[in-house]
Amino acid sequence: MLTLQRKGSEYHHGDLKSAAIIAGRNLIEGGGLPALGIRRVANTIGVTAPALYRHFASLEELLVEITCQVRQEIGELMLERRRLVKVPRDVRKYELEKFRAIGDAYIDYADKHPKLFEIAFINHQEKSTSEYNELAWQVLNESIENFVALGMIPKNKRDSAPLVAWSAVHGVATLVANRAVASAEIKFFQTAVMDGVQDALLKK
Amino acid sequence: MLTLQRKGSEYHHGDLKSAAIIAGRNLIEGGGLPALGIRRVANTIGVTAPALYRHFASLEELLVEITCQVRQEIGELMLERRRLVKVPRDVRKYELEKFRAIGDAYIDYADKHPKLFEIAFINHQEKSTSEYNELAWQVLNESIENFVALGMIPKNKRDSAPLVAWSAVHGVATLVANRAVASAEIKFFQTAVMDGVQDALLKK
DNA sequence: TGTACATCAGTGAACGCGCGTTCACTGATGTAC
DNA sequence: TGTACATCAGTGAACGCGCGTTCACTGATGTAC
Repeated sequence: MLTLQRKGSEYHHGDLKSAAIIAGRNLIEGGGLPALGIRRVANTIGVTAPALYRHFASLEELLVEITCQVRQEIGELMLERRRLVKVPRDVRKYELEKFRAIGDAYIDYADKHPKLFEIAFINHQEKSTSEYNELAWQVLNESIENFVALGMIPKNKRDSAPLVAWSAVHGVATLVANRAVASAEIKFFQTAVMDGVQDALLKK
Repeated sequence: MLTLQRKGSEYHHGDLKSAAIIAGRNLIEGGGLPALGIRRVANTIGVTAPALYRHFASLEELLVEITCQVRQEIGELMLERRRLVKVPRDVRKYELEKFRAIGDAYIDYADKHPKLFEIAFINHQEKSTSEYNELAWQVLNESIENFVALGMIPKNKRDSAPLVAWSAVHGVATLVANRAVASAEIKFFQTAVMDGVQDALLKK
């Protein structure tokens, strides 16, 4: 997890910025966006509120920094899980397993950090579509491209494939994050949807 | 749309409760959940804040009333669209078209009322899974049951079918509501995902 | 039909609170000589 | 190595604000006789 280095000093904190981001994340994990606040973060760290303005221009800026971090983490978790997939003989099977691994990672993140996952997807008046989820979106597209290269996806589905996969997995993830699915059912749900995505995209 | 009847009186409003709910909805549509507030609602209607406490025990109660309304509306829009489907000769085709109609309705609602759609799915410490979206969930399940009755869904997919369909459609809807999809692309996106759901569920 | 009165649905003032942000300040740090 | 001083990163008090909610009240409504 994230750590921060404190210097010995009593007066100077040493790494207030990192500490603030961590505290902010914790507040959000506990009570969602409304729980995030300059004063609350300051109290949590044990520092006065104005001190934070040495490191962030505004509350908004702190929020943006946190959401960027979260988006990055989601992408990185996907990469990590994909790396863990053992290489089987069959190239197609390998590709399939990597695909499932990244989908599962996305959903797992939503399950473990529901509130952070939620705030990662509220728009901050820039960006549209895909780029806004940069890394995760990119990783997904790699998978799709590999399927195409291996001739596993019919031509007429090339364009829609990433959207279909993304929305199905994103759908599960948000439902899981909202706790709309009982935790006992998550695994079954997840498997069912990933199976469904496979059925929808791939040639039989 | 929703209307309210005012009585002639200056002092007594006549239908404050309905007016408050409408005003609350508008505030949310404009600025999301944070824009909802007792004082704001009161100002919008042209009434003092305490007046609202004759009709709602708290802000929370007003919110709950709004979210219930929204969930109901989503379900009703689905029913309405399903009713509009013309009856073709082929029973299976009919069933398919009704299925697409209800999915499209769900997504359309999210597109037209993104903020209301969002707040409909935050949990108010009760309910789990399906029942919490009662009507919409029920309508979806009718479709699936009909597919099963017509032998269009393979046995091994019976249990997972509603979850798969729901999460895919819900995924599109949230992405659309978050404006993560450019409005020009929505139609294509929507069609692609509905095609995907069909591929995933139905026997070829 | 007219009056007395209970009930209902508002008002206006006030409560305490926590918020984001600003300001002039001060203590600590580190660099130049 | 020791001192002078600029720079940096905090403090503490204060700002104005809008919030949800309470309270004692008052104006309007409608019912009983």
